Amino acid sequence: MKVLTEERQNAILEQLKKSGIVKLQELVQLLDCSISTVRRDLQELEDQGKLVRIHGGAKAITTLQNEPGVLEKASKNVQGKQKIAKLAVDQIEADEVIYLDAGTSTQAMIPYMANLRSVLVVTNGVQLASQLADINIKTYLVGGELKNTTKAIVGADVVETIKNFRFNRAFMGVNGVHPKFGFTTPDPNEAAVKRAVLMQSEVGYFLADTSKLNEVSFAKVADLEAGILITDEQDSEVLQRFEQIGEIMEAEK
Amino acid sequence: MKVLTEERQNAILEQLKKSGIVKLQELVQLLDCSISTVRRDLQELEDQGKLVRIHGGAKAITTLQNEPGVLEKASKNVQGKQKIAKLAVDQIEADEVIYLDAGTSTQAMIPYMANLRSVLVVTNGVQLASQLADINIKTYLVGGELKNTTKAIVGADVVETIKNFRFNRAFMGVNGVHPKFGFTTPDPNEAAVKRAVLMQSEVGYFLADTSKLNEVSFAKVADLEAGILITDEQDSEVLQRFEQIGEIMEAEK
DNA sequence: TTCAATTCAATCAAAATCAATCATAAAACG
DNA sequence: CGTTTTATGATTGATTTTGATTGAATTGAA
Repeated sequence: MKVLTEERQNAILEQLKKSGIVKLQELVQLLDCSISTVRRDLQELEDQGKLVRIHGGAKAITTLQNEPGVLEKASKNVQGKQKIAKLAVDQIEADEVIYLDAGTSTQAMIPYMANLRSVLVVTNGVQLASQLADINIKTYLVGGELKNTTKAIVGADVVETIKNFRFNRAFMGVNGVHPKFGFTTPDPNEAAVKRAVLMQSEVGYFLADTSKLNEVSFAKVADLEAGILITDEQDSEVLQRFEQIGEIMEAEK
Repeated sequence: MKVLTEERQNAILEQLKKSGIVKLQELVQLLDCSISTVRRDLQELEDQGKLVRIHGGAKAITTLQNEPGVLEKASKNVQGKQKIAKLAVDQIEADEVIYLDAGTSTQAMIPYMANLRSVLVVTNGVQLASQLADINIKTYLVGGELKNTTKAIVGADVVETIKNFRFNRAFMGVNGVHPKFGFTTPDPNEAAVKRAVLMQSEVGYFLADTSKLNEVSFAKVADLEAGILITDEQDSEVLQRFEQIGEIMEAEK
Protein backbone atom coordinates (compact mmCIF):
# COMPACT_ATOMS: atom_id res chain seq x y z
CA MET A 1 0.00 0.00 0.00
CA LYS A 2 1.43 3.28 -1.06
CA VAL A 3 0.58 6.43 0.85
CA LEU A 4 1.60 9.87 -0.25
CA THR A 5 3.55 12.13 2.04
CA GLU A 6 0.84 14.71 2.04
CA GLU A 7 -1.84 12.21 2.98
CA ARG A 8 0.19 11.05 5.91
CA GLN A 9 0.76 14.55 7.15
CA ASN A 10 -2.90 15.40 6.79
CA ALA A 11 -3.75 12.32 8.79
CA ILE A 12 -1.40 13.45 11.52
CA LEU A 13 -2.98 16.88 11.68
CA GLU A 14 -6.41 15.28 11.67
CA GLN A 15 -5.47 13.14 14.62
CA LEU A 16 -4.03 16.16 16.41
CA LYS A 17 -7.20 18.11 15.91
CA LYS A 18 -9.17 15.32 17.50
CA SER A 19 -7.08 14.57 20.54
CA GLY A 20 -4.76 17.54 20.83
CA ILE A 21 -1.80 15.27 21.38
CA VAL A 22 -0.35 12.31 19.48
CA LYS A 23 2.25 9.70 20.31
CA LEU A 24 4.92 8.65 17.88
CA GLN A 25 4.17 4.96 18.33
CA GLU A 26 0.47 5.53 17.69
CA LEU A 27 1.27 7.22 14.43
CA VAL A 28 3.62 4.46 13.30
CA GLN A 29 0.81 1.98 13.80
CA LEU A 30 -1.87 4.20 12.32
CA LEU A 31 0.11 5.16 9.22
CA ASP A 32 1.86 1.84 8.82
CA CYS A 33 5.31 3.21 8.09
CA SER A 34 8.67 3.46 9.78
CA ILE A 35 9.52 5.58 12.78
CA SER A 36 11.95 7.57 10.68
CA THR A 37 9.25 8.62 8.30
CA VAL A 38 6.90 9.75 11.04
CA ARG A 39 9.74 11.70 12.61
CA ARG A 40 10.41 13.45 9.35
CA ASP A 41 6.75 14.29 8.93
CA LEU A 42 6.56 15.76 12.40
CA GLN A 43 9.71 17.73 11.77
CA GLU A 44 8.30 19.18 8.56
CA LEU A 45 4.97 20.03 10.12
CA GLU A 46 6.71 21.74 12.99
CA ASP A 47 8.79 23.81 10.59
CA GLN A 48 5.54 24.86 8.96
CA GLY A 49 4.25 25.96 12.32
CA LYS A 50 1.39 23.47 12.33
CA LEU A 51 2.28 21.63 15.51
CA VAL A 52 4.75 21.57 18.34
CA ARG A 53 6.94 18.54 18.82
CA ILE A 54 7.36 17.12 22.31
CA HIS A 55 9.31 14.14 23.53
CA GLY A 56 7.52 11.04 22.31
CA GLY A 57 5.13 12.76 19.96
CA ALA A 58 3.60 16.14 19.22
CA LYS A 59 0.86 18.45 20.40
CA ALA A 60 -1.42 20.92 18.68
CA ILE A 61 -0.49 24.58 18.70
CA THR A 62 -2.32 26.63 21.29
CA THR A 63 -2.63 30.11 19.90
CA LEU A 64 -4.86 31.33 22.75
CA GLN A 65 -6.65 33.44 20.20
CA ASN A 66 -9.45 31.53 18.52
CA GLU A 67 -8.56 29.69 15.39
CA PRO A 68 -8.95 31.75 12.23
CA GLY A 69 -11.05 30.29 9.42
CA VAL A 70 -9.50 28.85 6.30
CA LEU A 71 -10.17 31.91 4.21
CA GLU A 72 -8.80 34.14 6.89
CA LYS A 73 -5.74 31.97 7.15
CA ALA A 74 -4.97 32.38 3.49
CA SER A 75 -5.53 36.10 3.39
CA LYS A 76 -3.52 36.82 6.47
CA ASN A 77 -0.67 34.48 5.56
CA VAL A 78 -0.76 32.77 8.92
CA GLN A 79 1.64 30.08 7.75
CA GLY A 80 4.25 32.59 6.73
CA LYS A 81 3.91 34.36 10.03
CA GLN A 82 4.45 31.14 11.93
CA LYS A 83 7.62 30.36 10.01
CA ILE A 84 8.94 33.85 10.53
CA ALA A 85 8.09 33.71 14.22
CA LYS A 86 9.88 30.41 14.67
CA LEU A 87 13.00 31.64 12.92
CA ALA A 88 12.95 34.79 15.01
CA VAL A 89 12.74 32.90 18.30
CA ASP A 90 15.64 30.69 17.21
CA GLN A 91 17.87 33.76 17.34
CA ILE A 92 17.31 34.27 21.05
CA GLU A 93 19.88 32.85 23.44
CA ALA A 94 19.82 32.22 27.18
CA ASP A 95 20.15 35.09 29.65
CA GLU A 96 19.38 37.78 27.09
CA VAL A 97 17.21 40.85 27.39
CA ILE A 98 14.71 40.98 24.56
CA TYR A 99 12.33 43.65 23.31
CA LEU A 100 9.09 42.60 21.67
CA ASP A 101 6.94 45.04 19.78
CA ALA A 102 3.17 45.05 20.10
CA GLY A 103 1.65 43.39 17.04
CA THR A 104 0.52 40.12 15.54
CA SER A 105 3.89 39.20 14.03
CA THR A 106 5.65 39.37 17.35
CA GLN A 107 2.70 37.81 19.16
CA ALA A 108 3.15 34.75 16.99
CA MET A 109 6.59 34.28 18.53
CA ILE A 110 5.26 33.63 22.01
CA PRO A 111 4.20 29.98 21.64
CA TYR A 112 7.73 29.14 20.55
CA MET A 113 9.29 30.91 23.52
CA ALA A 114 8.02 28.54 26.20
CA ASN A 115 11.36 26.76 26.53
CA LEU A 116 13.57 29.81 26.81
CA ARG A 117 15.36 29.95 30.12
CA SER A 118 16.13 33.06 32.13
CA VAL A 119 15.39 35.67 29.50
CA LEU A 120 13.80 39.02 30.30
CA VAL A 121 11.29 40.31 27.80
CA VAL A 122 10.38 43.98 27.62
CA THR A 123 7.30 44.91 25.63
CA ASN A 124 4.79 47.69 25.02
CA GLY A 125 2.02 45.26 24.07
CA VAL A 126 -0.51 44.59 26.80
CA GLN A 127 -1.77 41.43 25.17
CA LEU A 128 1.74 40.11 24.66
CA ALA A 129 2.79 40.88 28.22
CA SER A 130 -0.15 38.93 29.55
CA GLN A 131 0.62 35.91 27.39
CA LEU A 132 4.32 36.03 28.19
CA ALA A 133 3.57 36.03 31.88
CA ASP A 134 1.30 33.04 31.32
CA ILE A 135 4.19 30.93 30.06
CA ASN A 136 6.24 32.11 33.00
CA ILE A 137 8.67 34.39 31.24
CA LYS A 138 9.96 37.34 33.19
CA THR A 139 8.11 40.22 31.62
CA TYR A 140 8.50 43.97 31.90
CA LEU A 141 5.71 46.12 30.58
CA VAL A 142 6.56 49.66 29.53
CA GLY A 143 4.37 52.29 31.14
CA GLY A 144 2.34 54.93 29.35
CA GLU A 145 -0.96 55.70 27.74
CA LEU A 146 -2.85 52.78 26.28
CA LYS A 147 -3.99 53.02 22.68
CA ASN A 148 -7.37 51.34 22.66
CA THR A 149 -7.30 50.10 19.07
CA THR A 150 -4.09 48.11 19.14
CA LYS A 151 -3.72 47.60 22.90
CA ALA A 152 -0.24 49.01 22.64
CA ILE A 153 1.38 51.59 24.86
CA VAL A 154 2.71 54.53 22.89
CA GLY A 155 3.70 58.14 23.36
CA ALA A 156 6.55 60.30 24.51
CA ASP A 157 6.73 58.56 27.88
CA VAL A 158 7.54 55.29 26.21
CA VAL A 159 10.44 56.73 24.25
CA GLU A 160 11.86 58.22 27.42
CA THR A 161 11.49 54.93 29.31
CA ILE A 162 13.12 52.96 26.51
CA LYS A 163 16.17 55.19 26.68
CA ASN A 164 16.92 53.80 30.13
CA PHE A 165 17.15 50.25 28.84
CA ARG A 166 19.59 48.25 26.79
CA PHE A 167 18.49 45.19 24.79
CA ASN A 168 20.45 42.29 23.36
CA ARG A 169 17.86 41.85 20.64
CA ALA A 170 14.72 43.63 19.55
CA PHE A 171 11.95 42.14 17.40
CA MET A 172 9.51 44.47 15.67
CA GLY A 173 6.78 44.24 13.08
CA VAL A 174 6.50 46.73 10.24
CA ASN A 175 3.88 47.41 7.59
CA GLY A 176 6.22 48.31 4.77
CA VAL A 177 9.70 47.30 3.68
CA HIS A 178 11.20 49.05 0.67
CA PRO A 179 14.75 49.23 -0.74
CA LYS A 180 14.61 52.98 -0.96
CA PHE A 181 12.20 54.05 1.81
CA GLY A 182 13.30 51.45 4.38
CA PHE A 183 11.05 50.16 7.19
CA THR A 184 7.75 52.03 7.59
CA THR A 185 4.58 51.94 9.74
CA PRO A 186 1.27 53.84 9.63
CA ASP A 187 1.54 55.52 13.05
CA PRO A 188 4.29 58.12 13.61
CA ASN A 189 4.14 57.53 17.36
CA GLU A 190 4.79 53.84 16.94
CA ALA A 191 7.57 54.60 14.51
CA ALA A 192 9.19 56.82 17.11
CA VAL A 193 9.03 54.04 19.69
CA LYS A 194 10.54 51.53 17.28
CA ARG A 195 13.30 53.96 16.44
CA ALA A 196 14.11 54.45 20.10
CA VAL A 197 14.19 50.70 20.65
CA LEU A 198 16.50 50.20 17.71
CA MET A 199 18.93 52.71 19.19
CA GLN A 200 19.12 50.75 22.43
CA SER A 201 19.51 47.30 20.86
CA GLU A 202 22.60 45.37 19.93
CA VAL A 203 20.66 43.76 17.10
CA GLY A 204 17.31 44.79 15.68
CA TYR A 205 15.10 42.40 13.71
CA PHE A 206 12.15 43.44 11.58
CA LEU A 207 9.48 40.82 10.92
CA ALA A 208 7.63 41.17 7.61
CA ASP A 209 5.87 38.59 5.48
CA THR A 210 5.75 38.61 1.69
CA SER A 211 2.86 41.04 1.51
CA LYS A 212 4.91 43.77 3.20
CA LEU A 213 7.86 43.70 0.82
CA ASN A 214 8.16 46.58 -1.62
CA GLU A 215 5.34 48.31 0.24
CA VAL A 216 5.65 51.75 1.76
CA SER A 217 3.62 52.94 4.74
CA PHE A 218 3.47 56.45 6.21
CA ALA A 219 6.08 56.89 8.94
CA LYS A 220 9.65 55.81 8.45
CA VAL A 221 11.32 53.81 11.20
CA ALA A 222 14.78 53.27 9.74
CA ASP A 223 16.75 52.41 6.63
CA LEU A 224 17.11 48.81 5.54
CA GLU A 225 20.69 48.57 6.72
CA ALA A 226 19.71 49.53 10.27
CA GLY A 227 18.21 46.13 11.04
CA ILE A 228 17.92 42.52 9.97
CA LEU A 229 14.85 41.64 7.94
CA ILE A 230 13.17 38.31 8.68
CA THR A 231 10.77 37.29 5.93
CA ASP A 232 9.20 34.31 4.21
CA GLU A 233 9.66 35.70 0.71
CA GLN A 234 10.63 32.95 -1.73
CA ASP A 235 11.20 34.91 -4.93
CA SER A 236 14.97 35.03 -5.23
CA GLU A 237 14.82 38.05 -7.50
CA VAL A 238 13.05 40.11 -4.84
CA LEU A 239 15.33 38.79 -2.16
CA GLN A 240 18.44 39.78 -4.06
CA ARG A 241 17.25 43.33 -4.40
CA PHE A 242 16.96 43.62 -0.64
CA GLU A 243 20.13 41.71 0.11
CA GLN A 244 22.17 44.30 -1.71
CA ILE A 245 21.16 46.87 0.88
CA GLY A 246 20.49 45.15 4.21
CA GLU A 247 20.84 41.84 5.95
CA ILE A 248 18.09 39.27 5.44
CA MET A 249 17.03 36.00 7.05
CA GLU A 250 14.71 33.79 5.04
CA ALA A 251 12.24 31.43 6.65
CA GLU A 252 12.18 28.65 4.09
CA LYS A 253 9.89 25.85 3.00
CA MET B 1 6.62 4.95 26.78
CA LYS B 2 3.05 4.62 27.85
CA VAL B 3 1.92 8.14 28.60
CA LEU B 4 3.53 11.34 27.42
CA THR B 5 4.89 13.86 29.86
CA GLU B 6 2.47 16.50 28.72
CA GLU B 7 -0.51 14.21 29.17
CA ARG B 8 0.52 13.33 32.68
CA GLN B 9 0.95 16.94 33.65
CA ASN B 10 -2.38 17.87 32.14
CA ALA B 11 -4.00 15.09 34.14
CA ILE B 12 -2.44 16.42 37.31
CA LEU B 13 -3.75 19.91 36.65
CA GLU B 14 -7.14 18.48 35.81
CA GLN B 15 -7.24 16.63 39.09
CA LEU B 16 -6.17 19.77 40.92
CA LYS B 17 -8.91 21.77 39.33
CA LYS B 18 -11.46 19.29 40.57
CA SER B 19 -10.37 18.75 44.12
CA GLY B 20 -8.03 21.65 44.82
CA ILE B 21 -5.44 19.38 46.38
CA VAL B 22 -3.75 16.12 45.34
CA LYS B 23 -1.68 13.56 47.19
CA LEU B 24 1.48 12.13 45.73
CA GLN B 25 0.37 8.53 46.27
CA GLU B 26 -2.94 9.20 44.55
CA LEU B 27 -1.14 10.50 41.50
CA VAL B 28 1.23 7.53 41.35
CA GLN B 29 -1.77 5.25 41.22
CA LEU B 30 -3.75 7.41 38.83
CA LEU B 31 -0.92 7.93 36.37
CA ASP B 32 0.63 4.50 36.77
CA CYS B 33 4.23 5.64 36.99
CA SER B 34 6.96 5.93 39.58
CA ILE B 35 7.07 8.33 42.47
CA SER B 36 10.15 9.96 41.02
CA THR B 37 8.33 10.84 37.85
CA VAL B 38 5.39 12.36 39.67
CA ARG B 39 7.78 14.37 41.79
CA ARG B 40 9.50 15.70 38.70
CA ASP B 41 6.17 16.60 37.14
CA LEU B 42 5.09 18.48 40.22
CA GLN B 43 8.43 20.26 40.31
CA GLU B 44 8.07 21.35 36.68
CA LEU B 45 4.51 22.50 37.13
CA GLU B 46 5.50 24.46 40.18
CA ASP B 47 8.30 26.14 38.21
CA GLN B 48 5.67 27.08 35.67
CA GLY B 49 3.61 28.61 38.42
CA LYS B 50 0.70 26.25 37.83
CA LEU B 51 0.52 24.78 41.31
CA VAL B 52 2.09 24.98 44.72
CA ARG B 53 3.88 21.98 46.13
CA ILE B 54 3.18 20.98 49.70
CA HIS B 55 4.47 18.13 51.78
CA GLY B 56 2.98 14.94 50.38
CA GLY B 57 1.47 16.43 47.27
CA ALA B 58 0.40 19.74 45.77
CA LYS B 59 -2.41 22.27 45.92
CA ALA B 60 -4.01 24.52 43.34
CA ILE B 61 -2.87 28.07 43.06
CA THR B 62 -5.16 30.55 44.75
CA THR B 63 -5.29 33.25 42.17
CA LEU B 64 -6.62 36.61 43.19
CA GLN B 65 -8.05 36.77 39.71
CA ASN B 66 -10.98 34.70 38.36
CA GLU B 67 -11.56 30.99 38.97
CA PRO B 68 -14.55 30.67 41.25
CA GLY B 69 -14.19 26.92 40.69
CA VAL B 70 -12.87 25.34 43.84
CA LEU B 71 -13.13 27.88 46.58
CA GLU B 72 -16.70 28.85 46.07
CA LYS B 73 -16.91 32.01 48.09
CA ALA B 74 -17.02 34.13 44.99
CA SER B 75 -20.61 33.38 44.00
CA LYS B 76 -21.95 34.56 47.31
CA ASN B 77 -20.06 37.80 47.23
CA VAL B 78 -20.72 38.69 43.61
CA GLN B 79 -23.80 40.66 44.56
CA GLY B 80 -22.00 42.52 47.28
CA LYS B 81 -19.09 43.29 45.01
CA GLN B 82 -21.42 44.74 42.43
CA LYS B 83 -23.07 47.02 44.94
CA ILE B 84 -19.72 48.16 46.27
CA ALA B 85 -18.45 48.78 42.75
CA LYS B 86 -21.47 50.87 41.84
CA LEU B 87 -21.20 53.00 44.95
CA ALA B 88 -17.50 53.50 44.30
CA VAL B 89 -18.03 54.70 40.74
CA ASP B 90 -20.67 57.12 41.96
CA GLN B 91 -17.95 59.02 43.83
CA ILE B 92 -16.08 59.87 40.64
CA GLU B 93 -16.70 63.27 39.07
CA ALA B 94 -15.90 64.66 35.64
CA ASP B 95 -12.36 65.68 34.69
CA GLU B 96 -10.78 63.80 37.56
CA VAL B 97 -7.66 61.68 37.61
CA ILE B 98 -8.41 58.28 39.12
CA TYR B 99 -6.23 55.42 40.29
CA LEU B 100 -7.57 51.87 40.05
CA ASP B 101 -5.85 48.99 41.74
CA ALA B 102 -5.44 45.59 40.09
CA GLY B 103 -7.98 43.14 41.51
CA THR B 104 -11.48 41.79 41.20
CA SER B 105 -13.12 44.42 43.37
CA THR B 106 -11.89 47.28 41.26
CA GLN B 107 -12.43 45.34 38.05
CA ALA B 108 -16.10 45.18 38.95
CA MET B 109 -16.23 48.98 38.76
CA ILE B 110 -15.44 49.13 35.05
CA PRO B 111 -18.88 48.29 33.64
CA TYR B 112 -20.32 51.22 35.58
CA MET B 113 -17.71 53.62 34.28
CA ALA B 114 -18.82 53.66 30.65
CA ASN B 115 -20.60 57.00 31.01
CA LEU B 116 -17.82 58.92 32.72
CA ARG B 117 -16.58 61.78 30.62
CA SER B 118 -13.02 63.02 30.34
CA VAL B 119 -11.54 61.18 33.24
CA LEU B 120 -8.03 59.76 33.16
CA VAL B 121 -7.58 56.40 34.82
CA VAL B 122 -4.18 55.21 35.99
CA THR B 123 -3.84 51.54 36.87
CA ASN B 124 -1.32 48.77 37.50
CA GLY B 125 -3.70 46.04 36.36
CA VAL B 126 -3.13 44.77 32.87
CA GLN B 127 -6.55 43.20 32.61
CA LEU B 128 -8.22 46.37 33.84
CA ALA B 129 -6.27 48.60 31.50
CA SER B 130 -7.38 46.55 28.54
CA GLN B 131 -11.04 46.69 29.57
CA LEU B 132 -10.89 50.40 30.29
CA ALA B 133 -9.47 51.10 26.87
CA ASP B 134 -12.29 49.02 25.41
CA ILE B 135 -14.93 51.36 26.80
CA ASN B 136 -12.93 54.29 25.50
CA ILE B 137 -11.60 55.69 28.73
CA LYS B 138 -8.26 57.42 28.65
CA THR B 139 -6.02 54.90 30.36
CA TYR B 140 -2.48 55.09 31.66
CA LEU B 141 -0.77 51.82 32.51
CA VAL B 142 2.05 51.94 35.02
CA GLY B 143 5.28 50.31 33.82
CA GLY B 144 7.18 47.56 35.57
CA GLU B 145 7.52 43.84 36.03
CA LEU B 146 4.40 41.78 35.49
CA LYS B 147 3.37 39.34 38.19
CA ASN B 148 2.03 36.34 36.36
CA THR B 149 -0.46 35.14 38.93
CA THR B 150 -2.46 38.31 39.35
CA LYS B 151 -1.58 40.09 36.10
CA ALA B 152 -0.61 43.11 38.14
CA ILE B 153 2.48 45.24 37.77
CA VAL B 154 4.39 45.49 41.02
CA GLY B 155 7.85 46.32 42.29
CA ALA B 156 10.08 49.23 43.17
CA ASP B 157 9.69 50.78 39.72
CA VAL B 158 5.97 51.16 40.27
CA VAL B 159 6.38 53.00 43.55
CA GLU B 160 8.82 55.40 41.90
CA THR B 161 6.49 56.01 38.99
CA ILE B 162 3.52 56.60 41.26
CA LYS B 163 5.42 59.32 43.09
CA ASN B 164 5.35 61.42 39.94
CA PHE B 165 1.58 61.41 39.81
CA ARG B 166 -1.21 63.07 41.74
CA PHE B 167 -4.68 61.52 41.92
CA ASN B 168 -8.06 63.01 42.80
CA ARG B 169 -9.26 59.61 43.96
CA ALA B 170 -7.79 56.16 44.35
CA PHE B 171 -9.75 52.91 44.59
CA MET B 172 -8.07 49.81 45.97
CA GLY B 173 -9.02 46.33 47.05
CA VAL B 174 -7.73 44.75 50.24
CA ASN B 175 -7.89 41.27 51.73
CA GLY B 176 -8.26 42.28 55.34
CA VAL B 177 -9.84 45.17 57.24
CA HIS B 178 -9.44 45.24 60.99
CA PRO B 179 -10.03 47.94 63.63
CA LYS B 180 -6.62 47.43 65.12
CA PHE B 181 -4.46 46.20 62.23
CA GLY B 182 -5.97 48.41 59.54
CA PHE B 183 -5.99 47.49 55.82
CA THR B 184 -3.87 44.46 54.89
CA THR B 185 -2.98 42.38 51.79
CA PRO B 186 -1.03 39.13 51.32
CA ASP B 187 1.76 40.56 49.15
CA PRO B 188 4.18 43.11 50.68
CA ASN B 189 5.03 44.46 47.23
CA GLU B 190 1.42 45.17 46.49
CA ALA B 191 1.04 46.75 49.90
CA ALA B 192 3.95 49.07 49.13
CA VAL B 193 2.30 50.13 45.88
CA LYS B 194 -1.01 50.80 47.57
CA ARG B 195 0.73 52.84 50.23
CA ALA B 196 2.49 54.95 47.62
CA VAL B 197 -0.80 55.52 45.81
CA LEU B 198 -2.49 56.58 49.00
CA MET B 199 0.21 59.21 49.56
CA GLN B 200 -0.47 60.76 46.18
CA SER B 201 -4.24 60.79 46.42
CA GLU B 202 -6.61 63.44 47.72
CA VAL B 203 -8.99 60.68 48.76
CA GLY B 204 -8.32 56.97 49.05
CA TYR B 205 -11.11 54.37 49.01
CA PHE B 206 -10.71 50.76 50.09
CA LEU B 207 -13.18 48.24 48.68
CA ALA B 208 -13.93 45.25 50.88
CA ASP B 209 -16.97 42.99 51.08
CA THR B 210 -18.32 41.42 54.23
CA SER B 211 -15.93 38.49 54.19
CA LYS B 212 -12.92 40.81 54.52
CA LEU B 213 -14.09 42.65 57.61
CA ASN B 214 -12.33 41.78 60.86
CA GLU B 215 -9.86 39.73 58.81
CA VAL B 216 -6.12 40.34 58.88
CA SER B 217 -3.82 39.48 56.00
CA PHE B 218 -0.02 39.63 55.98
CA ALA B 219 1.22 43.04 54.87
CA LYS B 220 -0.21 46.25 56.28
CA VAL B 221 -1.17 48.99 53.86
CA ALA B 222 -2.42 51.69 56.21
CA ASP B 223 -4.50 52.38 59.30
CA LEU B 224 -8.26 52.57 59.04
CA GLU B 225 -8.34 56.35 59.33
CA ALA B 226 -6.08 56.75 56.29
CA GLY B 227 -8.83 55.90 53.83
CA ILE B 228 -12.56 55.52 53.31
CA LEU B 229 -13.90 51.98 53.56
CA ILE B 230 -16.58 50.97 51.08
CA THR B 231 -18.38 47.79 52.09
CA ASP B 232 -21.65 45.90 51.85
CA GLU B 233 -21.70 44.91 55.50
CA GLN B 234 -25.24 45.07 56.92
CA ASP B 235 -24.66 44.25 60.57
CA SER B 236 -24.92 47.60 62.31
CA GLU B 237 -22.93 46.38 65.29
CA VAL B 238 -19.92 45.58 63.14
CA LEU B 239 -20.31 48.81 61.23
CA GLN B 240 -20.33 50.87 64.40
CA ARG B 241 -17.07 49.38 65.53
CA PHE B 242 -15.38 50.50 62.33
CA GLU B 243 -17.11 53.86 62.22
CA GLN B 244 -15.53 54.84 65.49
CA ILE B 245 -12.12 54.70 63.85
CA GLY B 246 -12.45 55.46 60.15
CA GLU B 247 -14.91 56.72 57.59
CA ILE B 248 -17.26 54.20 56.03
CA MET B 249 -19.63 54.10 53.07
CA GLU B 250 -22.26 51.38 53.08
CA ALA B 251 -23.60 49.90 49.89
CA GLU B 252 -27.10 48.90 50.86
CA LYS B 253 -29.59 46.54 49.35
C1' DT C 1 12.49 17.73 73.44
C1' DT C 2 13.42 12.99 71.03
C1' DC C 3 12.21 9.40 67.98
C1' DA C 4 10.12 6.87 64.20
C1' DA C 5 7.87 7.26 59.88
C1' DT C 6 7.31 9.73 55.75
C1' DT C 7 8.60 12.55 52.33
C1' DC C 8 12.04 15.00 49.95
C1' DA C 9 16.20 16.17 46.82
C1' DA C 10 20.05 14.38 44.48
C1' DT C 11 22.23 10.90 41.96
C1' DC C 12 22.83 7.08 38.74
C1' DA C 13 21.96 3.37 35.51
C1' DA C 14 18.60 1.60 32.30
C1' DA C 15 15.27 2.44 28.85
C1' DA C 16 13.19 5.22 25.46
C1' DT C 17 13.52 8.69 22.17
C1' DC C 18 16.03 11.73 19.25
C1' DA C 19 19.10 13.63 15.32
C1' DA C 20 22.13 12.39 11.82
C1' DT C 21 23.75 9.40 8.43
C1' DC C 22 23.68 5.84 4.96
C1' DA C 23 21.94 2.56 1.59
C1' DT C 24 18.12 1.13 -1.09
C1' DA C 25 14.29 1.60 -4.19
C1' DA C 26 11.04 4.14 -6.59
C1' DA C 27 10.08 8.20 -9.33
C1' DA C 28 11.45 11.95 -12.39
C1' DC C 29 14.11 13.64 -15.96
C1' DG C 30 16.66 14.16 -20.07
C1' DC D 1 18.14 3.87 -21.34
C1' DG D 2 21.04 5.83 -17.80
C1' DT D 3 21.37 9.47 -14.51
C1' DT D 4 19.62 12.26 -11.01
C1' DT D 5 16.37 13.23 -7.57
C1' DT D 6 13.40 11.96 -3.92
C1' DA D 7 11.26 9.24 -0.30
C1' DT D 8 11.86 5.55 2.72
C1' DG D 9 13.68 2.42 6.28
C1' DA D 10 17.53 0.94 9.05
C1' DT D 11 21.48 1.99 11.94
C1' DT D 12 24.44 4.69 14.86
C1' DG D 13 25.72 7.40 18.83
C1' DA D 14 23.82 11.25 21.58
C1' DT D 15 20.19 13.05 24.38
C1' DT D 16 16.17 12.77 27.28
C1' DT D 17 13.22 10.52 30.34
C1' DT D 18 12.40 7.27 33.71
C1' DG D 19 12.57 4.42 38.01
C1' DA D 20 15.29 3.02 41.86
C1' DT D 21 18.38 4.18 45.61
C1' DT D 22 20.68 7.05 48.79
C1' DG D 23 21.08 10.22 52.70
C1' DA D 24 18.87 14.59 54.32
C1' DA D 25 14.78 17.05 55.73
C1' DT D 26 10.09 17.25 57.45
C1' DT D 27 6.21 15.69 60.03
C1' DG D 28 3.50 13.89 63.92
C1' DA D 29 3.43 11.62 68.22
C1' DA D 30 5.45 10.24 72.53
